[in-house]
Amino acid sequence: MTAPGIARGELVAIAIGPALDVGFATATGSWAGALPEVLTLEAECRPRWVWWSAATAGPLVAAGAVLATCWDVAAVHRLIFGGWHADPALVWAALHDLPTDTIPGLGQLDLLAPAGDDSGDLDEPVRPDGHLRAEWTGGGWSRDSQRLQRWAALALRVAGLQRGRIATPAHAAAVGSESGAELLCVELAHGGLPLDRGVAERLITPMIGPRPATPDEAEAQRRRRDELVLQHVPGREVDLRNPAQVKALLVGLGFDVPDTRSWRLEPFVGAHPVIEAFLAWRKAERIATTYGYSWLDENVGADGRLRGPWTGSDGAAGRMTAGAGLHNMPAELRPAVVAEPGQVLVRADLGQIEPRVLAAVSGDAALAAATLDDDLYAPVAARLRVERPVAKVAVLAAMYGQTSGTAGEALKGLESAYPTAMQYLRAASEEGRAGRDVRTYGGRLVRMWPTPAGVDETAARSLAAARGRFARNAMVQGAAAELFKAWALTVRARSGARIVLCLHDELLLQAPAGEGEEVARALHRCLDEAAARWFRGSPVRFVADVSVVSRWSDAKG
DNA sequence: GATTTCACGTA
DNA sequence: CGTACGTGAAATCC
Repeated sequence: MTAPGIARGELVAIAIGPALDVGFATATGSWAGALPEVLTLEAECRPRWVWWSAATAGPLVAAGAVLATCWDVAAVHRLIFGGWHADPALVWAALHDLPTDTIPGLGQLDLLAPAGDDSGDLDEPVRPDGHLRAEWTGGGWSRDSQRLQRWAALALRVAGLQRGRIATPAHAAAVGSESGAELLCVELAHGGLPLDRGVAERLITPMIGPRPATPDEAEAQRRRRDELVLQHVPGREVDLRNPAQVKALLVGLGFDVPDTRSWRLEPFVGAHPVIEAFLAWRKAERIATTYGYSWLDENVGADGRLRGPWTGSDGAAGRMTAGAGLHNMPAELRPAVVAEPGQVLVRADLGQIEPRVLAAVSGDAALAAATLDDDLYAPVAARLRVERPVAKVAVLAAMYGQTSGTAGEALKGLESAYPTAMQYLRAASEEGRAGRDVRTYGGRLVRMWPTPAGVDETAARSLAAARGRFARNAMVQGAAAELFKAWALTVRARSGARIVLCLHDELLLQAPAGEGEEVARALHRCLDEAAARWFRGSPVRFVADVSVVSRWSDAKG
């Protein structure tokens, strides 16, 4: 069978084997093909690609494919059922209401299992007991062309079952964003972030010294850094890398500190010269160990791109995460993120995203009215009759579940001014406290954890409180992540620029130098479009701050 | 050798 | 008694 007439947006499932042979499946049949056929179909028909996980997209992205839309079975599973694990056996079991503890495994662990894989037809992926066969899920799906087609057809069937679990239009939209985010992650991991290695090294050198040529030289540098601190406490043998020893030293000097965290030591700067020297040492040590020459060597390619692994949704509220320091690079190193020759960087971040999202998902008309202002906290402060900083702290405290601190009076003001939003937060918190799972606006199930049996009442109370804060925060942070993904994917679809970094509420794109301003305008348009699709008819206004620069650090924010 | 603790960077 | 993540060094647990 060759490619039949495929409609735009029609579900077409694919599975790709180790030799990059492709099994295709649609509702009407399956066929064997190769990677170029995927590119052709994309160009001619633009189907919605279905796959078990974004790993399938790897070879396609590497081959230069830019695919418009997809249905990522694993991503949709994480959305509907929560948690992080989303391998085919688990996805299948969840959709068929089968117990997960009877999922067959491969190898020794399964020796004791009854009704093993040997029963029935090995070429049939579904076992008599309803589970997927371990021989298939363990890699047997790619054994030959027939199986690839079968595996693709199974993914298509699973996508259909998942579709049946979609409860609202918002959930349906999230299915698209979550799937697309996984594809974007593959592209981000492949493309990398432009980073000027020379600039990075020139930033690092003054902090930790020149690149050591030998291990001995590295050791000598370490000792020199240590000596800058130890000279203030002559005669003391202290391993600065051992917090317990540092604490003992400080206690011996009369500083009664419970731990050696920087923010705890900061008040004592000036009381003893060793404090300031140690804090400076900590900063340098962080650069040396985590963001030093070895970090550059291991993560920056010969093409000057910093590459790390990306995940489309973390285990909690569903934000995107990245490794290799992409999400926690110290601000001091940001000047090294530079547009390549003939290109510019376009940076955009969502302004006050969490309170705006709260206004939308809670349906609080008064808070929604406040979002019409560029600065949401200004009308909130006016309404509460407090200074702006007080209003801001109060709103953040309400969203994060803070109970200590000085936000008390203003919090009461929020209760009467924005009762619907506050009730939404309280309801989430109560669900969490009770140990009940919560579901975000986009339909992500956020699982709670039980209080272990046998803990005393104090511990149980603090666990419940922690769950309450977690649930309350997840409802806001999770919905914000959903809007952010919708925005990023709209930008990906509408703008010619390439996304090089996603940072929770911030997008960084690289575009040809002459197109920067057009991309900047597109970012604003895409936000309106994404927000309208994310929450149809919501009166809430979202705003983005956009700048066209050549280095990341030149953008304000 | 794997897991936990401490610490700190980002949002 | 704000949340989440990733990372690395040392301590701790097998």
